Amino acid sequence: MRTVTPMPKLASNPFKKHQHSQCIRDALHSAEGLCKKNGFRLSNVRKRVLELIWESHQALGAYAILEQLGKEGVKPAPPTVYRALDFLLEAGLVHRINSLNAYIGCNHPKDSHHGSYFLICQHCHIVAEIHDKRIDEEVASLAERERFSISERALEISGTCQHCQETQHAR
Amino acid sequence: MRTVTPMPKLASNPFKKHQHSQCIRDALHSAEGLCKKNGFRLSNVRKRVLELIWESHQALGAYAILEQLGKEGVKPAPPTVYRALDFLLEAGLVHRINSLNAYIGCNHPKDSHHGSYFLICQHCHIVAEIHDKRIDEEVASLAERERFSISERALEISGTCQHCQETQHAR
DNA sequence: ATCTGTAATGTTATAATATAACACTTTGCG
DNA sequence: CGCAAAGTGTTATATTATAACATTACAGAT
Ligand SMILES: [Zn+2]
Ligand SMILES: [Zn+2]
Ligand SMILES: [Zn+2]
Ligand SMILES: [Zn+2]
Repeated sequence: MRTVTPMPKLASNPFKKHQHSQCIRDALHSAEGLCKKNGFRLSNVRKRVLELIWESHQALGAYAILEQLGKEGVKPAPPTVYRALDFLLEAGLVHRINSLNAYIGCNHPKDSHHGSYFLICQHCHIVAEIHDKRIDEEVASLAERERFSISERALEISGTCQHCQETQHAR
Repeated sequence: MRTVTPMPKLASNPFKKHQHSQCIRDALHSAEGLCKKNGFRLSNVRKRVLELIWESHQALGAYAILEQLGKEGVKPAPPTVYRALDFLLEAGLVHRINSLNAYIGCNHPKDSHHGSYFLICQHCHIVAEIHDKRIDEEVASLAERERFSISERALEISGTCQHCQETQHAR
């Protein structure tokens, strides 16, 4: 197919200019691989929802997805989208950004995350998924001190990205 | 005036048995102090909402608050509660738990938080606000590496508290 | 190729959470 | 008191999400 990339998945920084069509291709390709491997069924709806989410690095709401699907044919009812989202969340292909009620594509769907953390620019609305072992460790140690057994964690950091700082969109 | 009080506010661990009426008293008292100091108006509605939120260490939804207010007199419309919540959030007297769409009292409303982090027990639904300088630092350093200017942060850790682990409510 | 059970999707209705817009009331202050 | 600002009431509606049940598509067995 395509040239074999040297680094299997070093996600590009979504705040910086980059060849985004490559993000989309990678995401779709790795989603297909993961589904095949685990016996998940990546149906048309599910795949299309994933594609829509990956069209940008901005988090996309369920009803925005619905809207888009509507423009491409018959507009489905909300459960269709929410079911696709549930599947994608379960499969680890997307993340929900709780502070936005919206969804973004996971940038490393193969790894089982310990923790993934999000930088959310309030100006351009781009969301970057970050992995940070040291935060993982501090969180684990915090939980251990409190004898708390972790099942999920979500760190959402809102602010202004470098690009928006430079272009004075920041106030 | 320094270090006259032994420890002005060492919040008790909400997962452990404790004299909760003391939590409520402390919270209300310190809310009044803070409002007086900053010229905020702690009206009846606002105060009552804060009390309701402090009735337990479980996060309370806006409509649950509404329900409670209804039992105590005339049931107000949603905006009344949301406005009170907005005020309390602004004043730093409560926090919103995004993963639950619900609200809990802040356990140290005087300090300006750098970060506060939440342990959320999925069994007893108690939420504990935690402060951790080392996580603060890691988050700050992460943001610096990415040249990201932080305005808000929310870390929500879900799982099982010690008490619920011991009493086999955990599965 | 047909059958068959499960998974996926369609459909309708409704729940749960949150806000907009405008009217009215209270409060602090000159 | 009289005024302006802040707070609250009221009505309507927006936004996000799920329940319940009918129908269809799909993979594996015969
Ligand atoms: Zn990209
Ligand atoms: Zn930005
Ligand atoms: Zn308590
Ligand atoms: Zn518990």
